[in-house]
Amino acid sequence: MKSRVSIKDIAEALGVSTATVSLVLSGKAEEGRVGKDIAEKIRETAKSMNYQPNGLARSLRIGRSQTIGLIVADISNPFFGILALHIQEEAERHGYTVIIANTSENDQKMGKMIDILKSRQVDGYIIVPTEHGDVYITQLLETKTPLVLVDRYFPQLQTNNVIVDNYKASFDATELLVNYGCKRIALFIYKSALFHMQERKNGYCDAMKKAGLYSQELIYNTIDYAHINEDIVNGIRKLLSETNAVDGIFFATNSISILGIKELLNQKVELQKQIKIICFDKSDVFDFMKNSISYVIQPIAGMGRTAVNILIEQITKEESDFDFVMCKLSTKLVEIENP
Amino acid sequence: MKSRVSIKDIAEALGVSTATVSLVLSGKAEEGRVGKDIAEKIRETAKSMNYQPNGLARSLRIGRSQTIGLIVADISNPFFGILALHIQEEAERHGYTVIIANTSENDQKMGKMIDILKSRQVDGYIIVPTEHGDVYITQLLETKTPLVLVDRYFPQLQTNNVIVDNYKASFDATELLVNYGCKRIALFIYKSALFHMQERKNGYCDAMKKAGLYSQELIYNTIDYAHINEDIVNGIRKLLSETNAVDGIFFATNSISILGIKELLNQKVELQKQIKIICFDKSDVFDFMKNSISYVIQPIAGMGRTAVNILIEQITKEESDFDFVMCKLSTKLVEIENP
DNA sequence: CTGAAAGCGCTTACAG
DNA sequence: CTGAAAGCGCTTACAG
Repeated sequence: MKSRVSIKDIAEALGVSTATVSLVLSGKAEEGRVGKDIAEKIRETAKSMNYQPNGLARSLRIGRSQTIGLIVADISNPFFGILALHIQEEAERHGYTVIIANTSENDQKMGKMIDILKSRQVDGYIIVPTEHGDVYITQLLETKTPLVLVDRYFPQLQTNNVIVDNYKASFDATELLVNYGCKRIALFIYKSALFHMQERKNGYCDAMKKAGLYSQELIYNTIDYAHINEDIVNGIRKLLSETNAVDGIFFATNSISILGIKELLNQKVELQKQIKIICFDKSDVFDFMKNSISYVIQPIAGMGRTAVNILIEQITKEESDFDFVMCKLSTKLVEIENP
Repeated sequence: MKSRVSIKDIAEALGVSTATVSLVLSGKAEEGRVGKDIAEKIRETAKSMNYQPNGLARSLRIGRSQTIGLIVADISNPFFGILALHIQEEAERHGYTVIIANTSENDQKMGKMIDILKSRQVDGYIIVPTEHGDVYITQLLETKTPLVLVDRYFPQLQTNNVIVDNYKASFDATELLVNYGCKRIALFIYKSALFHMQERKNGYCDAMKKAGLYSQELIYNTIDYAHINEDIVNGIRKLLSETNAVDGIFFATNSISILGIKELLNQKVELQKQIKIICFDKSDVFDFMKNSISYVIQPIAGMGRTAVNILIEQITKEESDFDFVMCKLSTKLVEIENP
């Protein structure tokens, strides 16, 4: 029940060769390659027979599928949803299709997804890697598979990367709270070896040290993606029970922000009065609170578009040796009106 | 730079035929079809040569791509993001891959996306259709292409549908506000001919009529997806300027809810005191407001899984004649504590 | 200006 | 138990 009619059917109907039909229909029949009248007739017949090209056959023949594999942690997370939307639209502009896969931050699942996409013959990958996903990335690199890492990367690997300046963003964010006069600023961050998380932590630490406010106990870095909710609830409760009261919190990701703020409100904390807040990533949620919230905003659309362009560049490049691109985009600090 | 090694390479390396290799590797070599020792050797060699099957070639040969085309309005909208996640995971469980496409509620784009997916030889479609997308659906139906409509459907078309009982959900939601004692309950809803929107409107209207509260002027149905923000802002302002004050609002979709509530807060309306609110769909946002909000929750995961199962059922069915399935799931009304 | 033919990497009757 | 061969629907040298 598929696109029944093939190039052969058209060729037979018109008494010409499939080569001629193919040439005309793929627009390669310029410069007198095919007679004008016959070309016209082929186009007419294709339309009237409702011809639909079979991309699979074409891909098999030319050795490219015009398909990009996109691997993210969780497509239902707005950050990745927005990223996926822009990647897809940019890919479409270039005639590429995108297959999306989720890892749920699970390393094995990332490996499995790469295999699935490989068997679908994707031309290249855009990947938000999992914590120990570097082994799979290394394997792809060995076979010179075009790929771009987004949002996160592995400093020890030579890859194309599209990221933001996580260190600077965190440093500035922390410093904002310092400037507001906060003395005990806590950090809520995933327990993760991922480099971008380390960078966010380092940015926070350096800003705290610079202000002479650094203290190990202010760092809540035991949050695990698998049970994020309880980890954050427990963290906030512990934080509120400290005798030496915390007066500022930097939430290092959007999911941590949302759950953290939820629990703070649960505990009847007066945000921005009792504890000042700053978050990595914007959330719809911020617009709906009594006291609004400052945040670091990432150029998600730009990240997506850039990743696609770098990838396609590499896919279509003749040489198998190319220079890897490290694209570091800058974030913006959005301040609330009356801190 | 792709999966270089093919079945032929393995066959040559071992001095057997490609048929034998194919049979062994696809697990169809049971019951003495292939000698145990040779089968074992083939598997070993495949592994050591790092053989990766070419799914394109397989699909072309067997006439099925094991791929589902998913068409939604906007993958960055959490409703569709969650839907996509569950569709994908269920598809993966069955060995299917999903290609996602966005329409931005644009009819032409929907047609274009169907064409792109068709050329990728998807085995079937799961579609959240656009307002006038019925023409494209009709075309697919004519060629007996397996498809399932989700979230929305066209009552005049015979299709597989996975939806919720929009009429009942809206009726119940409106009645909740009636029971709270609201006398002038407004409806905010898209200007759309889509049947599910009409159902939501009808549910509201009937509940209002039953309570003797119906009035045409309470219906704000001029919101256009293309400029949703200004339409809602204007609607809320108009509503607040009425001399005969509104004391309840039913927001008929999640995007309308979020923007509507935002503007109400902007205008310093005391939610739940001055105006009681009920929304179609849950949003993270609701947890973060001074006064929480009642809402209608849809079984998104179930909708996604059901759609996949119906579709695969139809794809794999031998006969080309099947009965269309209308799957109507029920919603749940989540009430706030102290209205 | 046009056609015959090979081949992309598989699977599957068919023959032995 | 195994192999030779056709064919899925394209594209692309090659020959005329």
